Amino acid sequence: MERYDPSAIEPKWRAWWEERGLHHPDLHDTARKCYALVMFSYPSGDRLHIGHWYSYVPADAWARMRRMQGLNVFEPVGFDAFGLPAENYAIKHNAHPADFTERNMAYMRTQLRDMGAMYDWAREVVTCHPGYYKWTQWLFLQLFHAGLAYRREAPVNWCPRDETVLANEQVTPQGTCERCGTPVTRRDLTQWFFRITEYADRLLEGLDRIDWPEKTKTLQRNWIGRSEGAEIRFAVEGRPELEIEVFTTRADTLFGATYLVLAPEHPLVDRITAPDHAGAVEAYRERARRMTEIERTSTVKEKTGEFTGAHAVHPLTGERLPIWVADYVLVSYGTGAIMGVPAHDQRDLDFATRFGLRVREVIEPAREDDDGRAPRTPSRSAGEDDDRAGDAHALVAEGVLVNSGRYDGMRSADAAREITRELERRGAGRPAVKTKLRDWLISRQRYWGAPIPIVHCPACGPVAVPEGELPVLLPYDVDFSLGEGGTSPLGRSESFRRARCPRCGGEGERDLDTMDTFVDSAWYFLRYLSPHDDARAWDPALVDAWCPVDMYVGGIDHATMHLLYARFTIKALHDLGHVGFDEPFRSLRHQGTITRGGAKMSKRWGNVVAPEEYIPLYGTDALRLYLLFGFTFEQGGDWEDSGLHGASRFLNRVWRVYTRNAGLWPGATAPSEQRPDAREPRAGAGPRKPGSSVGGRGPAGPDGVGKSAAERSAARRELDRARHHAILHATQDLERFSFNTALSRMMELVNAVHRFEGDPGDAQEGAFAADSEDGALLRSVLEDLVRLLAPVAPHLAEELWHRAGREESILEAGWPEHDPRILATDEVTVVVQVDGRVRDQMRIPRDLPEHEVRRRAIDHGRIPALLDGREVAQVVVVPNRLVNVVTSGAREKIG
RNA sequence: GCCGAAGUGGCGGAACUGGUAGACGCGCACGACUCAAAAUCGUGUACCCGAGAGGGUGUGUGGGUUCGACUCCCACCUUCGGCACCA
Repeated sequence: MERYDPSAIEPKWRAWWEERGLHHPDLHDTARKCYALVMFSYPSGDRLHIGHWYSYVPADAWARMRRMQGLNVFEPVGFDAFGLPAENYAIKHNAHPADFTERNMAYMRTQLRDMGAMYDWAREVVTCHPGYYKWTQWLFLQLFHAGLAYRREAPVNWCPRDETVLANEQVTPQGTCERCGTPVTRRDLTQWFFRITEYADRLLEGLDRIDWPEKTKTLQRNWIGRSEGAEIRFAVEGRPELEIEVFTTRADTLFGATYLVLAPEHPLVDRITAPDHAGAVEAYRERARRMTEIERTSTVKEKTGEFTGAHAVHPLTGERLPIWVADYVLVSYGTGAIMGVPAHDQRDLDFATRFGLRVREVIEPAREDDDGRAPRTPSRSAGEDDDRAGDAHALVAEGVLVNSGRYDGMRSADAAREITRELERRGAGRPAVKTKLRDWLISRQRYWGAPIPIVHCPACGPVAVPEGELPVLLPYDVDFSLGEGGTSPLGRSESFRRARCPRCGGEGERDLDTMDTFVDSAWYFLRYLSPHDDARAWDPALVDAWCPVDMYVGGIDHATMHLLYARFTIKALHDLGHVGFDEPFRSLRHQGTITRGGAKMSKRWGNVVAPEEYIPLYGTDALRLYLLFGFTFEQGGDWEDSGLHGASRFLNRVWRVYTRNAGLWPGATAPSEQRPDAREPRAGAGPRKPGSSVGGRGPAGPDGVGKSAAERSAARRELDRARHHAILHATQDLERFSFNTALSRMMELVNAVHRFEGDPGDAQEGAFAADSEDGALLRSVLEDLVRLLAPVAPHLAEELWHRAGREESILEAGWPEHDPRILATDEVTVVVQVDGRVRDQMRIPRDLPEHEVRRRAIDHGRIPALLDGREVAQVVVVPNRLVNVVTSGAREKIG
């Protein structure tokens, strides 16, 4: 029998698909559109390994099933080609990032083609090509004109020796420069931001409307970090013109505030600090300024700070509260100032303990016994907690107020509301909402990115480059190496730097930074639909017809970056009238990680699984099958060569069952013989005559292998049932990305076919005549099987489909449908238990009335004997599944 | 520290809204074919007792709810991931 040889089959069908243009959907046919997207690759130097396949193959399998279900599937591909790794590589190897990137993409394209996915290569997008980044710049300008892009000072990591900006990745965990070991400092540069914070509430709200993993939504919610609370204003003693505004989520603890803290960068620090404290405070601020983010957060344990010498006035009690400066308060969150409530905040307690500040308890734990009404008197005895070892703990939980004047006895939530209301009446506070989310800093002091299309004019300020002058081309010939002073490599190109102001025509300077690559990837899925359009960023009609993306597949590592930025970008574009939808990705799925030897694959560990090593041995289809069957999609797992073996073995089984039954398709010839350009057929693959068996060994009688007519008929019923069972479950499972169980259903079907064929000695070489009842059934079951398998092993499926005499691609063959009538068998097996123990099974008509099931169960088999005269206390009936007879003695027995 | 996910045979992993735990596959054992091996096909395979029929125990640990719990509730242990002074 002809051997299964993937290396002969797979390239042939890929070429055929390409030739027939099967993977280029008509984008104007939008009635049954399906946009299947994967996170595009990053050509940074690492070739695609099996980890990439693990994301792309399942996505493609899903898309293929959708296609066969009759949807018009668009499955594009492209490259996220700008970015730091390419630039670093180029610096290290004295190459150019553009050349390096092109080389990598060329290699990765062949890798991606080997995968046999339905990629529409005609619509490839590459973010580093001027035809693309022109429109990234256009996008920037839309946000700029709408006031959603703005400039302000922000710190960067600065290496004083190399005189250059460092990305976070270039700073070691010790806070030194990765290249020269010099301690990194912070430096403030004026940089561009996108106002993502303005969309915080809408980004939260939108999560409720999309089919994303809960885990991912939670990550985004936490990242946005919305808190409701109050802003409270404190007067500064002796300085009626000054006020310090703090943010708190616990206005109920206001009476417990014993001091205030300003962040070192807070603008009021200079103005309130008493002259005799100015030196110390300034020194403290200087120290904080020099510290990198990493240092500042690595000293988590010990709190530091400095007293300003000034005092604030408590808005309700009029008490004097000392004002401190400390770096445990962040300028970037809230108002950059807090009220210190040591009794009810652990950080404040640590700080107060360190500096000997007062601690005042104002919250008692609520008691359970009174329903809604708080206890009148505090009940905790003094000194109860005095002997606690180690660090003191603050009572952070909500409770009931004490030591809070007329708010005593009130519950936290009510008190917070009442106190805020009172402050508002006095003009000293108001309810407020804060988020952890910061505006999106998009300036990069890097070469390999899209230039920011702005000219800085001494007279007019930052001015947009007119749309007609886009793209602002990234100059090729630039010294982008580190060092040599200055901030951005583009500043070293005189011709790039100099520009006329678009507004006044005067001498200006281009913005020398490039954009964060997340800007490139925030909109690429819009460009896929019209990648060659020079006149506009995208075709609004196409985009509105095809978006949002129906299924997006990629790693969860982008949960709070790419996935958030893309959502923001689309919402902004929606508000500006550029797109008609405001969520980019309707459904989202994350693949797990494939490890090897328990470790994440990386070049450094030398444990990368390279697909091209395995394809010559097992074929692409086996690799696809293993990835889909060997793991749980969202979990991933450890790579095992033996698993690939097993996958290959299954494909061989399918191959053999088909080829030995080739006689079921009279007149069909192997496709290798239909096509003159195909490879030489292997020995033994000659044309078959109708009804003849290839090996001529088995009997080819109308009723198959030596069984009675009744037995054959029962066997047919069983096979048919197995078929419809497999179709139903495999389809459901593929739809919900449960590829491993979908495949197990297909394997069960192959097993059922084997059983149907009977004694392998006889069935070996096609025992069924094409015109027999058995043969007809087997033929149609095998055709359904190969269609189910098509998303997983597309090459093999295509080959077998054509061997069955089909001219069209299996993609056009339609998806098999199950017949519910065949699955709804007239009888069901019901488990019979007595007191929770399985005692018997019985076959009964489906959907028998409950009282009848009950009666039969009690009378059934050994059950009467087991009851042994005991009274039946209860009978539980689970329709079509189980009956449990509970006797009156059961409870006592257990007790 | 906070948030999230997960602990099931020798292994990868199944089990829909509580209803025969271990589907499907890998591995292993035995058998068939073979001079032999590979490949292929068949049978078995959670653990313990038993020749067998059968019985008992089992989904990280300890409790609970239920006729019935991998599934729900409480407490704890372990692993992985995210955030990390966010007031």
